[in-house]
Amino acid sequence: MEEREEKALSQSIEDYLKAVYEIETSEGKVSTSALSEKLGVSPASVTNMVKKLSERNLIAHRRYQGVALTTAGRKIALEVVRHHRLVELYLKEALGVPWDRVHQEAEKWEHVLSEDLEDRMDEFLGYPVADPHGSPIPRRDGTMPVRDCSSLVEIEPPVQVKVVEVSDHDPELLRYLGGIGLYPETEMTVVSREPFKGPIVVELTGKEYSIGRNAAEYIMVEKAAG
Amino acid sequence: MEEREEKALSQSIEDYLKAVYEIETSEGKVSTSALSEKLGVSPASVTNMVKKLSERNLIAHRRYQGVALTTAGRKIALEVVRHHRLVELYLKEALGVPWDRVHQEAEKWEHVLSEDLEDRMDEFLGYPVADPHGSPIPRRDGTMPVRDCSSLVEIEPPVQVKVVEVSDHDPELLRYLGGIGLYPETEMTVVSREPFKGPIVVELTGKEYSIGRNAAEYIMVEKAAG
DNA sequence: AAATAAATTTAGACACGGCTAAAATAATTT
DNA sequence: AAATTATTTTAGCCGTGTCTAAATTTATTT
Repeated sequence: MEEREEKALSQSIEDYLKAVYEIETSEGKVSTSALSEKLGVSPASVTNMVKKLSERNLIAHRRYQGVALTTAGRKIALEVVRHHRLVELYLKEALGVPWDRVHQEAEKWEHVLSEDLEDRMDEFLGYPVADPHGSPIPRRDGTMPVRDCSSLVEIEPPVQVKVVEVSDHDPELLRYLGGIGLYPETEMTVVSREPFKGPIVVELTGKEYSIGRNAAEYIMVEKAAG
Repeated sequence: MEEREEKALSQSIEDYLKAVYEIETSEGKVSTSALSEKLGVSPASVTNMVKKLSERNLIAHRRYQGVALTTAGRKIALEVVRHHRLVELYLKEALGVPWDRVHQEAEKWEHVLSEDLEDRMDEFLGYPVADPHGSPIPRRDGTMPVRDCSSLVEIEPPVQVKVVEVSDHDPELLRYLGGIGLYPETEMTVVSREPFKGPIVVELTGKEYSIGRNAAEYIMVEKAAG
């Protein structure tokens, strides 16, 4: 008598679960205020929704402590993230949308993508493993490709590196990086790291560029030919 | 001091306006019950929403009489229809979705398509004038291509005709017609129309097929080479 | 350790878009 | 013309997801 109906989750719920997943990934702990910030709603609204999600066993909540995905919640979050990242890549590859705009569009598309279309896009794209910013695309089975990379700010120059991922949170940054030809898979040399929180100097396509620490935080690289 | 903000309309509102447009087109008059039927909500809910839409000047409403789009409402309805039909064709052409399934997917996509992506799809498709079922795609300026066609049931055999449009309301019918190779643009001969509301017999690709009056109602044709 | 500040939760309200049951109006029979 | 039936509207309710203001808990100063 197992009831395994496909629950149709609201867009809001999907957004919350994705946000929890993303904060969990980048910060470890997921506070009410972090969610409030990320989702652009008041802290009180977050508490409210958190209560509902935790009644549905999608997240675990300890009062005043914070929140964590359950197995069921993580599964859904990863599906949404998969949709998001597949759509981002699809928009770029199939429709030529510039990489600083795909995120915004995908925020809407991720909620209306059927499994059938997900599969068609996946096939069209040749079963990709990363989106246009280099973020890994969760697999259909809910697993994540594992990678070994570190932030550009942690790199000891001089050394040759390959760009793995660039945060998509700031379109302005993406336009700048695109302008100098810095994308995932780009190889470059880390020339120096200026003292007193100065910029990181990198060399690519024969030119040198200074990248501020802020920006460098958001650029993940791995040792080249490693 | 003209305020021309892009109002973000809810999905519900878009659905109502589209439904009014479609019923207006096919029936002329738009009753509460027709909307209720088409949208799958109770008549009371329709009345409720109608009040809101008419306060917003998107439709005109005369109590107990019915509803009609205003100019502003028609503009929005046509934008939604344009999105819907462009998406239908895009899904078929770019992702190979069979024509009996594009409608269902487009119902969701139509609400999340940005103007930028609309333009990109339009370009990809070569500025098409009709969707996979032959329904005309409204132009960007809100005008509709005009056509001259009639229902298959009204045709006096024998005569050579070209299929213009097939109603997308029943996936089952679409699968059947696809199975016998009957699509928009297909040319065929209307062989006979059997008496006593009997079927219409047509000939295409060398074979004869009997098409019931019901189904034939939903097939629009024009005289071949006309 | 007490006082202050910051984060979180509770309480109560609201807009949206749906519902049912009952009342009002229009259309159709008899 | 009166009675019946069908359609539409009103009235009142509910769930979702948001908000603000006030209360509570935790963290940080002094």
